[in-house]
Amino acid sequence: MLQEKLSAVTDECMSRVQSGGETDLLPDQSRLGLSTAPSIPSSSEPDQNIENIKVALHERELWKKFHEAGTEMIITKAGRRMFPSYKVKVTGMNPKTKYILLIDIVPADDHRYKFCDNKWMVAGKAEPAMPGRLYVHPDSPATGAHWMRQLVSFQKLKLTNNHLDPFGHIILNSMHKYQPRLHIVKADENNAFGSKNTAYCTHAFHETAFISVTSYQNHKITQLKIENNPFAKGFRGSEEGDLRVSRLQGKDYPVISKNMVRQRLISSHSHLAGKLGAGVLTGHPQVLSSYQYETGVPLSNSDPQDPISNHFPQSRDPSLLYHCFKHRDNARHLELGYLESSSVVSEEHYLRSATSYESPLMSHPYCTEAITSREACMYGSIETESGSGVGDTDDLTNSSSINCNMWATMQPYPRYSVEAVPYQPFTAHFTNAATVTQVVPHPTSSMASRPQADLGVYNSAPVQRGLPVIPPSSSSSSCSPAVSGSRERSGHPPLYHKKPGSPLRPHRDFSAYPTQGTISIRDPSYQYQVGLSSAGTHWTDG
DNA sequence: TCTGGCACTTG
DNA sequence: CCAAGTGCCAG
Repeated sequence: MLQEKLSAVTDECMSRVQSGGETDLLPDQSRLGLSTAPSIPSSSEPDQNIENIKVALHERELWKKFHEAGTEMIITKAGRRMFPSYKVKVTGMNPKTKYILLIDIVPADDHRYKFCDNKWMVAGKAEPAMPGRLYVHPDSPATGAHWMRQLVSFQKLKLTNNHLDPFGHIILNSMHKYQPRLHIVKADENNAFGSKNTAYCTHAFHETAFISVTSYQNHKITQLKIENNPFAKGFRGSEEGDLRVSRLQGKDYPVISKNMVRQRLISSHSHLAGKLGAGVLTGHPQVLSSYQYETGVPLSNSDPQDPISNHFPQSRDPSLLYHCFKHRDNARHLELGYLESSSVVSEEHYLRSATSYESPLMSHPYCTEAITSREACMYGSIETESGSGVGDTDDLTNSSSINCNMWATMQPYPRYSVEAVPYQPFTAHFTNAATVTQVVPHPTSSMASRPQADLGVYNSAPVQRGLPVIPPSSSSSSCSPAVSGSRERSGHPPLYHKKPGSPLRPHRDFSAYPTQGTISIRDPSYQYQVGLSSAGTHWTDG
Protein backbone atom coordinates (compact mmCIF):
# COMPACT_ATOMS: atom_id res chain seq x y z
CA MET A 1 0.00 0.00 0.00
CA LEU A 2 1.40 2.97 0.97
CA GLN A 3 4.48 1.91 -0.27
CA GLU A 4 3.16 1.26 -3.43
CA LYS A 5 1.55 4.41 -3.60
CA LEU A 6 4.48 6.14 -2.53
CA SER A 7 6.62 4.43 -4.87
CA ALA A 8 4.37 5.20 -7.56
CA VAL A 9 4.41 8.70 -6.56
CA THR A 10 7.98 8.67 -6.59
CA ASP A 11 8.13 7.35 -9.94
CA GLU A 12 5.86 9.81 -11.16
CA CYS A 13 7.55 12.64 -9.73
CA MET A 14 10.85 11.51 -10.79
CA SER A 15 9.83 10.89 -14.19
CA ARG A 16 8.48 14.20 -14.46
CA VAL A 17 11.63 15.57 -13.57
CA GLN A 18 13.58 13.59 -15.84
CA SER A 19 11.44 14.12 -18.65
CA GLY A 20 12.12 17.57 -18.30
CA GLY A 21 8.81 18.53 -18.89
CA GLU A 22 8.09 20.64 -16.21
CA THR A 23 10.01 23.17 -14.97
CA ASP A 24 8.11 24.75 -12.58
CA LEU A 25 8.41 22.66 -9.82
CA LEU A 26 8.63 25.31 -7.59
CA PRO A 27 5.62 26.92 -7.04
CA ASP A 28 4.89 29.43 -4.88
CA GLN A 29 6.94 29.24 -2.13
CA SER A 30 6.42 32.65 -1.63
CA ARG A 31 3.49 31.94 0.18
CA LEU A 32 4.97 29.83 2.58
CA GLY A 33 5.51 31.91 5.30
CA LEU A 34 8.69 32.38 6.40
CA SER A 35 10.01 30.31 8.56
CA THR A 36 12.48 30.31 10.73
CA ALA A 37 13.97 27.90 9.13
CA PRO A 38 17.02 27.35 10.04
CA SER A 39 19.49 25.86 8.77
CA ILE A 40 19.88 22.57 9.02
CA PRO A 41 20.98 20.89 11.81
CA SER A 42 24.29 21.59 12.35
CA SER A 43 25.30 18.31 12.19
CA SER A 44 25.04 18.13 8.79
CA GLU A 45 26.22 14.91 8.53
CA PRO A 46 24.49 13.44 5.95
CA ASP A 47 22.68 11.08 7.70
CA GLN A 48 20.89 9.80 5.11
CA ASN A 49 18.67 8.12 7.32
CA ILE A 50 15.30 9.22 6.76
CA GLU A 51 14.51 8.53 10.27
CA ASN A 52 16.57 11.42 11.35
CA ILE A 53 14.23 13.83 9.73
CA LYS A 54 12.30 15.92 12.17
CA VAL A 55 9.07 17.59 11.40
CA ALA A 56 7.47 20.33 13.45
CA LEU A 57 3.91 21.45 12.98
CA HIS A 58 3.59 25.14 12.30
CA GLU A 59 1.15 27.06 14.41
CA ARG A 60 0.74 24.23 16.71
CA GLU A 61 -0.85 26.38 19.29
CA LEU A 62 -3.60 27.36 16.93
CA TRP A 63 -4.14 23.74 16.04
CA LYS A 64 -4.39 22.94 19.69
CA LYS A 65 -7.07 25.50 20.22
CA PHE A 66 -9.14 23.93 17.54
CA HIS A 67 -8.34 20.49 18.74
CA GLU A 68 -9.45 21.24 22.22
CA ALA A 69 -12.76 22.39 20.91
CA GLY A 70 -13.03 19.49 18.51
CA THR A 71 -11.73 20.53 15.12
CA GLU A 72 -14.18 20.48 12.25
CA MET A 73 -13.26 20.88 8.62
CA ILE A 74 -15.85 21.79 6.02
CA ILE A 75 -16.00 19.60 3.00
CA THR A 76 -17.80 20.77 -0.13
CA LYS A 77 -18.40 19.51 -3.57
CA ALA A 78 -16.00 21.98 -5.06
CA GLY A 79 -13.35 21.34 -2.43
CA ARG A 80 -12.57 23.34 0.68
CA ARG A 81 -9.19 24.19 2.15
CA MET A 82 -8.37 23.19 5.65
CA PHE A 83 -8.02 25.81 8.30
CA PRO A 84 -5.76 25.93 10.08
CA SER A 85 -3.69 24.96 7.11
CA TYR A 86 -1.15 22.21 7.41
CA LYS A 87 2.33 23.69 7.40
CA VAL A 88 5.45 22.12 8.76
CA LYS A 89 9.03 22.90 9.32
CA VAL A 90 11.35 20.10 8.38
CA THR A 91 14.89 19.56 9.58
CA GLY A 92 17.34 16.74 9.43
CA MET A 93 17.18 16.02 5.75
CA ASN A 94 20.21 15.49 3.64
CA PRO A 95 20.43 18.79 1.79
CA LYS A 96 21.26 17.17 -1.45
CA THR A 97 18.91 14.30 -1.40
CA LYS A 98 15.58 14.69 -3.12
CA TYR A 99 12.39 14.00 -1.29
CA ILE A 100 8.75 13.97 -2.06
CA LEU A 101 6.42 15.27 0.60
CA LEU A 102 2.82 14.26 0.56
CA ILE A 103 -0.20 14.11 2.77
CA ASP A 104 -2.97 11.63 3.07
CA ILE A 105 -5.90 11.75 5.43
CA VAL A 106 -6.99 8.51 6.96
CA PRO A 107 -10.01 7.62 9.00
CA ALA A 108 -9.30 7.98 12.62
CA ASP A 109 -11.76 5.33 13.60
CA ASP A 110 -14.65 3.52 12.11
CA HIS A 111 -17.45 5.55 13.51
CA ARG A 112 -19.88 8.00 12.14
CA TYR A 113 -20.55 10.95 14.43
CA LYS A 114 -23.37 13.30 15.19
CA PHE A 115 -23.29 16.50 17.14
CA CYS A 116 -25.82 16.43 19.89
CA ASP A 117 -26.13 18.48 22.95
CA ASN A 118 -23.16 20.45 21.94
CA LYS A 119 -20.85 17.52 21.79
CA TRP A 120 -19.80 14.87 19.37
CA MET A 121 -21.21 11.43 19.81
CA VAL A 122 -20.82 8.25 17.94
CA ALA A 123 -23.71 7.65 15.66
CA GLY A 124 -23.03 4.38 14.06
CA LYS A 125 -20.51 2.72 11.92
CA ALA A 126 -18.44 4.64 9.46
CA GLU A 127 -19.22 4.66 5.82
CA PRO A 128 -16.73 2.83 3.78
CA ALA A 129 -13.78 4.93 3.09
CA MET A 130 -13.41 6.11 -0.32
CA PRO A 131 -10.54 5.94 -2.47
CA GLY A 132 -7.80 7.43 -0.60
CA ARG A 133 -6.09 10.20 -2.34
CA LEU A 134 -2.76 11.70 -1.68
CA TYR A 135 -1.88 15.33 -1.96
CA VAL A 136 1.67 15.63 -3.13
CA HIS A 137 3.31 18.91 -2.29
CA PRO A 138 3.72 20.87 -5.46
CA ASP A 139 7.41 21.31 -4.97
CA SER A 140 8.03 17.62 -5.03
CA PRO A 141 10.46 16.30 -5.66
CA ALA A 142 12.89 18.79 -4.23
CA THR A 143 16.11 18.64 -2.30
CA GLY A 144 16.39 18.51 1.40
CA ALA A 145 17.86 21.98 1.31
CA HIS A 146 14.78 23.23 -0.43
CA TRP A 147 12.37 21.70 2.03
CA MET A 148 14.31 22.87 5.01
CA ARG A 149 14.70 26.38 3.74
CA GLN A 150 11.30 27.47 4.72
CA LEU A 151 8.01 26.26 5.93
CA VAL A 152 6.45 23.63 3.79
CA SER A 153 2.83 24.56 3.26
CA PHE A 154 0.01 22.30 2.29
CA GLN A 155 -2.52 25.06 2.40
CA LYS A 156 -3.80 24.39 -1.05
CA LEU A 157 -4.90 20.95 -0.19
CA LYS A 158 -8.68 20.71 -0.52
CA LEU A 159 -11.23 18.39 0.97
CA THR A 160 -14.37 17.29 -0.78
CA ASN A 161 -17.36 15.12 -0.13
CA ASN A 162 -17.82 14.41 -3.81
CA HIS A 163 -16.90 10.84 -4.31
CA LEU A 164 -16.54 11.47 -7.97
CA ASP A 165 -14.39 14.50 -7.57
CA PRO A 166 -12.50 15.17 -10.73
CA PHE A 167 -10.12 17.65 -9.32
CA GLY A 168 -8.01 15.38 -7.33
CA HIS A 169 -9.06 16.74 -3.99
CA ILE A 170 -9.01 14.49 -1.00
CA ILE A 171 -12.35 12.77 -0.67
CA LEU A 172 -13.85 12.34 2.77
CA ASN A 173 -17.16 11.30 4.25
CA SER A 174 -19.02 13.88 6.26
CA MET A 175 -19.37 13.41 9.97
CA HIS A 176 -16.37 11.13 10.23
CA LYS A 177 -13.15 11.64 12.08
CA TYR A 178 -9.88 11.82 10.21
CA GLN A 179 -6.17 12.09 10.85
CA PRO A 180 -3.92 13.85 8.35
CA ARG A 181 -0.49 12.33 7.91
CA LEU A 182 2.64 13.63 6.28
CA HIS A 183 4.85 11.21 4.39
CA ILE A 184 8.37 12.03 3.37
CA VAL A 185 9.68 9.82 0.62
CA LYS A 186 13.21 9.74 -0.51
CA ALA A 187 13.10 10.32 -4.18
CA ASP A 188 16.53 9.86 -5.22
CA GLU A 189 17.94 7.40 -7.34
CA ASN A 190 16.09 4.80 -8.72
CA ASN A 191 13.05 4.56 -7.13
CA ALA A 192 11.46 3.60 -10.00
CA PHE A 193 8.99 1.70 -8.89
CA GLY A 194 9.31 -0.82 -6.80
CA SER A 195 12.63 -0.63 -6.74
CA LYS A 196 14.51 -1.10 -4.02
CA ASN A 197 14.75 0.48 -0.93
CA THR A 198 12.76 3.45 -1.13
CA ALA A 199 12.69 4.91 2.23
CA TYR A 200 9.99 7.02 3.65
CA CYS A 201 8.74 8.14 6.97
CA THR A 202 5.36 9.20 8.18
CA HIS A 203 4.51 11.89 10.69
CA ALA A 204 1.12 12.40 12.23
CA PHE A 205 0.23 15.22 14.57
CA HIS A 206 -2.73 14.29 16.58
CA GLU A 207 -3.77 17.86 17.00
CA THR A 208 -4.55 17.99 13.32
CA ALA A 209 -7.26 15.36 13.58
CA PHE A 210 -10.71 16.62 12.71
CA ILE A 211 -14.26 15.69 11.98
CA SER A 212 -15.43 16.47 8.48
CA VAL A 213 -18.68 18.38 8.22
CA THR A 214 -20.82 19.92 5.65
CA SER A 215 -21.53 22.88 7.86
CA TYR A 216 -20.09 23.71 11.27
CA GLN A 217 -21.70 22.05 14.19
CA ASN A 218 -19.87 23.49 17.15
CA HIS A 219 -20.13 27.19 17.44
CA LYS A 220 -16.78 27.38 19.13
CA ILE A 221 -15.18 26.09 16.01
CA THR A 222 -17.04 28.58 13.88
CA GLN A 223 -15.77 31.37 16.05
CA LEU A 224 -12.21 30.14 15.97
CA LYS A 225 -12.35 29.99 12.21
CA ILE A 226 -13.79 33.46 11.96
CA GLU A 227 -11.30 34.87 14.36
CA ASN A 228 -8.29 33.31 12.75
CA ASN A 229 -8.97 32.89 9.06
CA PRO A 230 -8.43 36.13 7.19
CA PHE A 231 -11.00 35.22 4.61
CA ALA A 232 -13.65 35.04 7.25
CA LYS A 233 -12.86 38.45 8.55
CA GLY A 234 -16.13 39.69 7.28
CA PHE A 235 -17.88 37.72 9.94
CA ARG A 236 -15.94 39.10 12.80
CA GLY A 237 -18.19 40.97 15.00
CA SER A 238 -17.03 44.29 15.64
CA GLU A 239 -17.08 44.71 19.19
CA GLU A 240 -20.09 44.64 21.02
CA GLY A 241 -23.20 44.40 19.16
CA ASP A 242 -23.01 42.10 16.40
CA LEU A 243 -22.77 44.73 13.83
CA ARG A 244 -21.58 42.40 11.31
CA VAL A 245 -24.71 40.54 11.21
CA SER A 246 -26.74 43.57 10.89
CA ARG A 247 -24.63 44.86 8.21
CA LEU A 248 -24.89 41.74 6.27
CA GLN A 249 -28.53 41.77 6.59
CA GLY A 250 -28.72 45.25 5.45
CA LYS A 251 -29.95 46.56 8.63
CA ASP A 252 -28.76 49.44 10.46
CA TYR A 253 -29.16 48.05 13.81
CA PRO A 254 -27.48 45.17 15.35
CA VAL A 255 -29.13 41.94 15.07
CA ILE A 256 -28.53 38.76 16.75
CA SER A 257 -28.65 35.96 14.40
CA LYS A 258 -30.70 32.95 14.96
CA ASN A 259 -27.68 31.00 14.79
CA MET A 260 -26.16 32.81 17.61
CA VAL A 261 -29.18 32.41 19.65
CA ARG A 262 -29.34 28.85 18.91
CA GLN A 263 -25.80 28.32 19.77
CA ARG A 264 -26.12 30.09 22.97
CA LEU A 265 -28.99 28.03 24.00
CA ILE A 266 -27.26 24.95 23.11
CA SER A 267 -24.21 25.78 24.86
CA SER A 268 -25.97 26.42 27.97
CA HIS A 269 -27.24 22.98 27.90
CA SER A 270 -24.14 21.51 26.95
CA HIS A 271 -22.42 21.75 30.10
CA LEU A 272 -24.20 18.86 31.22
CA ALA A 273 -22.98 16.63 28.73
CA GLY A 274 -20.19 14.39 29.37
CA LYS A 275 -17.04 15.16 27.93
CA LEU A 276 -16.28 12.71 25.53
CA GLY A 277 -18.78 11.79 23.32
CA ALA A 278 -19.62 8.46 23.54
CA GLY A 279 -17.05 6.50 24.84
CA VAL A 280 -15.34 5.81 21.92
CA LEU A 281 -12.17 4.38 21.89
CA THR A 282 -9.73 5.91 20.18
CA GLY A 283 -6.63 5.15 18.92
CA HIS A 284 -4.64 6.98 16.71
CA PRO A 285 -4.09 5.74 13.51
CA GLN A 286 -0.79 5.37 13.39
CA VAL A 287 0.30 3.99 10.73
CA LEU A 288 -0.85 3.64 7.60
CA SER A 289 -3.45 1.45 7.51
CA SER A 290 -5.50 0.73 4.88
CA TYR A 291 -8.86 1.29 4.28
CA GLN A 292 -9.66 -1.95 4.92
CA TYR A 293 -9.81 -2.07 8.27
CA GLU A 294 -8.30 -5.13 8.24
CA THR A 295 -5.32 -4.58 9.45
CA GLY A 296 -4.77 -3.00 11.86
CA VAL A 297 -5.06 -2.42 14.76
CA PRO A 298 -6.18 0.33 16.07
CA LEU A 299 -4.21 1.82 18.25
CA SER A 300 -5.84 3.06 20.75
CA ASN A 301 -4.39 5.80 22.06
CA SER A 302 -6.31 8.30 23.19
CA ASP A 303 -5.72 11.43 24.41
CA PRO A 304 -7.80 11.98 27.16
CA GLN A 305 -7.92 15.42 26.75
CA ASP A 306 -9.03 15.92 23.45
CA PRO A 307 -12.31 15.51 22.43
CA ILE A 308 -11.45 14.53 19.18
CA SER A 309 -8.40 12.93 19.58
CA ASN A 310 -9.68 10.78 21.94
CA HIS A 311 -10.88 8.49 19.85
CA PHE A 312 -8.85 7.51 17.15
CA PRO A 313 -8.88 4.06 16.76
CA GLN A 314 -7.03 3.03 14.08
CA SER A 315 -6.64 4.00 10.95
CA ARG A 316 -6.77 2.37 7.92
CA ASP A 317 -5.01 3.44 5.19
CA PRO A 318 -6.44 4.35 2.30
CA SER A 319 -4.40 4.91 -0.05
CA LEU A 320 -3.52 3.84 -2.92
CA LEU A 321 -3.92 4.55 -6.20
CA TYR A 322 -2.95 7.57 -7.22
CA HIS A 323 -3.29 9.74 -9.95
CA CYS A 324 -1.27 12.62 -10.17
CA PHE A 325 -1.83 15.71 -11.74
CA LYS A 326 -1.14 19.13 -11.18
CA HIS A 327 -3.51 21.57 -10.27
CA ARG A 328 -3.30 24.87 -11.39
CA ASP A 329 -0.98 25.71 -8.88
CA ASN A 330 1.10 22.97 -9.39
CA ALA A 331 -0.18 21.02 -6.77
CA ARG A 332 -0.53 17.54 -7.65
CA HIS A 333 -2.96 15.32 -6.18
CA LEU A 334 -2.73 11.76 -6.26
CA GLU A 335 -5.31 9.44 -5.91
CA LEU A 336 -4.43 6.37 -4.45
CA GLY A 337 -6.12 3.43 -4.32
CA TYR A 338 -6.45 1.98 -1.22
CA LEU A 339 -3.59 1.06 0.62
CA GLU A 340 -3.77 -1.50 2.73
CA SER A 341 -2.78 -1.30 5.84
CA SER A 342 -1.67 -3.71 7.70
CA SER A 343 -1.08 -4.48 10.83
CA VAL A 344 1.89 -5.73 11.25
CA VAL A 345 3.01 -5.92 14.11
CA SER A 346 3.79 -8.95 15.20
CA GLU A 347 5.95 -9.93 12.82
CA GLU A 348 9.14 -8.91 13.79
CA HIS A 349 10.77 -9.92 10.95
CA TYR A 350 9.56 -7.37 9.04
CA LEU A 351 10.89 -4.91 11.12
CA ARG A 352 14.21 -4.38 10.79
CA SER A 353 15.99 -1.80 12.04
CA ALA A 354 14.19 0.14 13.91
CA THR A 355 15.88 0.39 16.76
CA SER A 356 17.23 3.37 16.66
CA TYR A 357 14.80 5.66 16.08
CA GLU A 358 12.99 7.02 18.75
CA SER A 359 11.59 10.09 19.13
CA PRO A 360 12.54 11.61 22.11
CA LEU A 361 9.37 11.99 23.50
CA MET A 362 7.55 9.27 22.61
CA SER A 363 7.34 6.17 22.89
CA HIS A 364 5.04 3.94 21.84
CA PRO A 365 5.72 1.91 19.11
CA TYR A 366 3.41 0.04 17.46
CA CYS A 367 2.85 -1.06 14.25
CA THR A 368 -0.04 -1.69 12.68
CA GLU A 369 -0.08 -2.56 9.41
CA ALA A 370 -0.34 -5.75 8.22
CA ILE A 371 0.51 -6.42 5.06
CA THR A 372 -1.22 -8.35 3.08
CA SER A 373 0.89 -10.66 2.14
CA ARG A 374 2.99 -9.94 4.54
CA GLU A 375 4.90 -7.64 3.21
CA ALA A 376 4.70 -4.58 4.69
CA CYS A 377 4.59 -3.41 7.97
CA MET A 378 4.52 -0.19 9.48
CA TYR A 379 5.15 0.92 12.77
CA GLY A 380 3.82 3.75 14.35
CA SER A 381 5.50 5.31 16.94
CA ILE A 382 3.86 7.74 18.66
CA GLU A 383 5.24 10.54 20.13
CA THR A 384 3.92 11.84 22.96
CA GLU A 385 4.23 14.98 22.16
CA SER A 386 2.08 16.15 24.36
CA GLY A 387 4.26 15.74 26.90
CA SER A 388 6.49 17.82 25.51
CA GLY A 389 5.20 20.87 26.14
CA VAL A 390 7.98 22.33 25.04
CA GLY A 391 8.61 24.26 22.35
CA ASP A 392 6.12 24.93 20.44
CA THR A 393 5.54 27.88 19.35
CA ASP A 394 5.47 27.27 16.13
CA ASP A 395 7.71 25.01 15.30
CA LEU A 396 10.21 23.48 17.10
CA THR A 397 9.34 20.83 19.02
CA ASN A 398 6.40 19.38 17.93
CA SER A 399 5.87 16.07 18.24
CA SER A 400 4.52 14.06 15.77
CA SER A 401 4.79 10.65 15.49
CA ILE A 402 7.02 9.32 13.16
CA ASN A 403 7.51 6.33 11.30
CA CYS A 404 10.21 5.50 9.10
CA ASN A 405 10.46 2.83 6.75
CA MET A 406 12.10 1.51 3.91
CA TRP A 407 10.59 -0.63 1.56
CA ALA A 408 12.27 -2.66 -0.73
CA THR A 409 10.09 -3.41 -3.33
CA MET A 410 6.78 -2.89 -4.11
CA GLN A 411 4.31 -5.19 -3.62
CA PRO A 412 1.78 -5.99 -5.92
CA TYR A 413 -1.36 -4.59 -5.37
CA PRO A 414 -3.34 -6.24 -3.01
CA ARG A 415 -6.05 -8.00 -3.89
CA TYR A 416 -8.74 -6.03 -3.25
CA SER A 417 -10.33 -4.12 -5.54
CA VAL A 418 -11.92 -1.31 -4.77
CA GLU A 419 -14.37 -0.04 -6.63
CA ALA A 420 -13.28 2.14 -8.54
CA VAL A 421 -14.73 3.46 -11.01
CA PRO A 422 -15.87 6.50 -10.41
CA TYR A 423 -13.20 8.12 -11.93
CA GLN A 424 -13.31 8.21 -15.43
CA PRO A 425 -10.87 9.52 -17.39
CA PHE A 426 -11.00 12.91 -16.56
CA THR A 427 -8.70 14.12 -18.79
CA ALA A 428 -9.90 17.31 -19.07
CA HIS A 429 -9.60 18.08 -15.64
CA PHE A 430 -6.11 18.26 -15.29
CA THR A 431 -5.12 21.53 -15.56
CA ASN A 432 -1.76 21.64 -16.44
CA ALA A 433 -1.73 18.56 -17.87
CA ALA A 434 1.25 18.94 -19.54
CA THR A 435 3.09 18.95 -16.59
CA VAL A 436 1.70 16.06 -15.36
CA THR A 437 2.74 13.83 -17.65
CA GLN A 438 2.88 10.71 -16.39
CA VAL A 439 0.08 9.24 -15.71
CA VAL A 440 -0.19 7.70 -12.87
CA PRO A 441 -0.25 4.33 -12.71
CA HIS A 442 -3.46 3.23 -12.89
CA PRO A 443 -4.28 0.97 -10.50
CA THR A 444 -5.42 -1.52 -12.38
CA SER A 445 -3.49 -1.38 -15.17
CA SER A 446 -0.53 0.21 -14.22
CA MET A 447 -0.17 -1.22 -11.04
CA ALA A 448 -0.74 -4.42 -12.24
CA SER A 449 1.66 -4.08 -14.73
CA ARG A 450 4.19 -3.05 -12.49
CA PRO A 451 6.53 -5.41 -11.49
CA GLN A 452 5.23 -6.82 -8.66
CA ALA A 453 7.87 -6.86 -6.81
CA ASP A 454 8.72 -8.68 -4.23
CA LEU A 455 7.44 -7.91 -1.36
CA GLY A 456 9.98 -8.11 0.73
CA VAL A 457 9.75 -5.97 3.13
CA TYR A 458 12.43 -4.83 4.75
CA ASN A 459 11.68 -2.27 6.90
CA SER A 460 13.38 -0.57 9.26
CA ALA A 461 11.24 0.66 11.53
CA PRO A 462 11.85 2.40 14.41
CA VAL A 463 11.01 -0.04 16.51
CA GLN A 464 12.29 0.68 19.46
CA ARG A 465 9.80 0.77 21.62
CA GLY A 466 8.05 -1.90 22.19
CA LEU A 467 5.99 -3.54 20.30
CA PRO A 468 3.24 -3.21 18.50
CA VAL A 469 0.82 -3.06 20.84
CA ILE A 470 -1.43 -0.47 20.94
CA PRO A 471 -0.10 2.56 22.12
CA PRO A 472 -1.88 4.76 24.15
CA SER A 473 -0.57 7.80 23.19
CA SER A 474 -1.43 10.35 20.98
CA SER A 475 0.44 10.74 18.00
CA SER A 476 1.54 8.19 15.85
CA SER A 477 4.21 7.33 13.70
CA SER A 478 4.85 4.80 11.33
CA CYS A 479 7.21 2.93 9.49
CA SER A 480 7.16 1.65 6.31
CA PRO A 481 7.86 -1.51 5.34
CA ALA A 482 8.14 -2.56 2.30
CA VAL A 483 5.57 -2.66 0.32
CA SER A 484 2.71 -4.43 0.25
CA GLY A 485 0.69 -4.88 -2.47
CA SER A 486 -2.22 -3.24 -2.77
CA ARG A 487 -4.23 -3.53 -5.49
CA GLU A 488 -6.55 -1.69 -6.73
CA ARG A 489 -9.66 -1.64 -7.70
CA SER A 490 -11.07 -3.36 -10.18
CA GLY A 491 -12.58 -1.37 -12.48
CA HIS A 492 -10.77 1.57 -12.53
CA PRO A 493 -10.91 3.45 -15.52
CA PRO A 494 -8.06 4.51 -17.20
CA LEU A 495 -6.23 7.03 -15.64
CA TYR A 496 -5.88 10.28 -16.43
CA HIS A 497 -4.01 11.10 -19.35
CA LYS A 498 -2.60 14.22 -19.63
CA LYS A 499 -3.86 16.51 -21.86
CA PRO A 500 -1.49 18.53 -23.37
CA GLY A 501 -1.89 21.80 -22.74
CA SER A 502 -5.16 22.10 -21.86
CA PRO A 503 -5.54 24.27 -19.22
CA LEU A 504 -8.76 23.60 -18.33
CA ARG A 505 -10.06 24.30 -15.28
CA PRO A 506 -12.80 22.30 -14.81
CA HIS A 507 -14.46 24.17 -12.47
CA ARG A 508 -17.56 22.67 -12.14
CA ASP A 509 -18.08 20.29 -14.69
CA PHE A 510 -18.62 17.39 -12.83
CA SER A 511 -21.53 16.71 -14.70
CA ALA A 512 -19.65 15.68 -17.46
CA TYR A 513 -18.44 12.73 -15.94
CA PRO A 514 -20.43 9.86 -16.13
CA THR A 515 -20.77 8.51 -13.06
CA GLN A 516 -20.77 5.38 -14.02
CA GLY A 517 -19.37 4.62 -11.25
CA THR A 518 -22.00 3.74 -9.43
CA ILE A 519 -20.16 1.38 -8.22
CA SER A 520 -20.12 0.76 -5.18
CA ILE A 521 -18.14 2.37 -3.14
CA ARG A 522 -19.29 0.36 -0.68
CA ASP A 523 -18.66 -2.72 -2.12
CA PRO A 524 -17.82 -4.80 0.57
CA SER A 525 -15.49 -6.47 -1.35
CA TYR A 526 -12.97 -4.07 -1.17
CA GLN A 527 -13.39 -3.41 2.19
CA TYR A 528 -12.44 -6.25 3.93
CA GLN A 529 -10.36 -8.21 1.92
CA VAL A 530 -7.17 -7.28 2.44
CA GLY A 531 -5.49 -7.68 5.14
CA LEU A 532 -6.94 -9.98 7.08
CA SER A 533 -4.32 -12.11 6.79
CA SER A 534 -2.33 -10.25 8.78
CA ALA A 535 -2.26 -10.60 12.08
CA GLY A 536 -2.86 -8.31 14.04
CA THR A 537 -4.90 -6.09 14.79
CA HIS A 538 -8.25 -5.81 14.89
CA TRP A 539 -10.32 -3.07 15.78
CA THR A 540 -11.00 -3.11 19.07
CA ASP A 541 -13.22 -0.73 19.46
CA GLY A 542 -16.36 -1.64 20.21
C1' DT B 1 -28.01 16.93 5.95
C1' DC B 2 -26.52 19.08 2.18
C1' DT B 3 -26.54 22.68 -1.50
C1' DG B 4 -26.15 26.92 -3.93
C1' DG B 5 -26.19 31.76 -3.76
C1' DC B 6 -24.73 35.76 -1.16
C1' DA B 7 -21.76 39.34 0.86
C1' DC B 8 -17.36 40.01 2.26
C1' DT B 9 -12.24 39.42 2.32
C1' DT B 10 -7.57 38.44 0.56
C1' DG B 11 -4.33 38.46 -3.00
C1' DC C 1 -11.12 45.10 -11.48
C1' DC C 2 -11.02 39.88 -10.90
C1' DA C 3 -10.34 35.21 -8.89
C1' DA C 4 -10.71 32.61 -5.09
C1' DG C 5 -11.57 31.52 -0.02
C1' DT C 6 -15.13 32.24 4.00
C1' DG C 7 -19.24 31.51 6.82
C1' DC C 8 -24.28 32.30 6.58
C1' DC C 9 -28.69 31.02 5.36
C1' DA C 10 -32.78 29.71 2.86
C1' DG C 11 -34.35 25.87 0.57
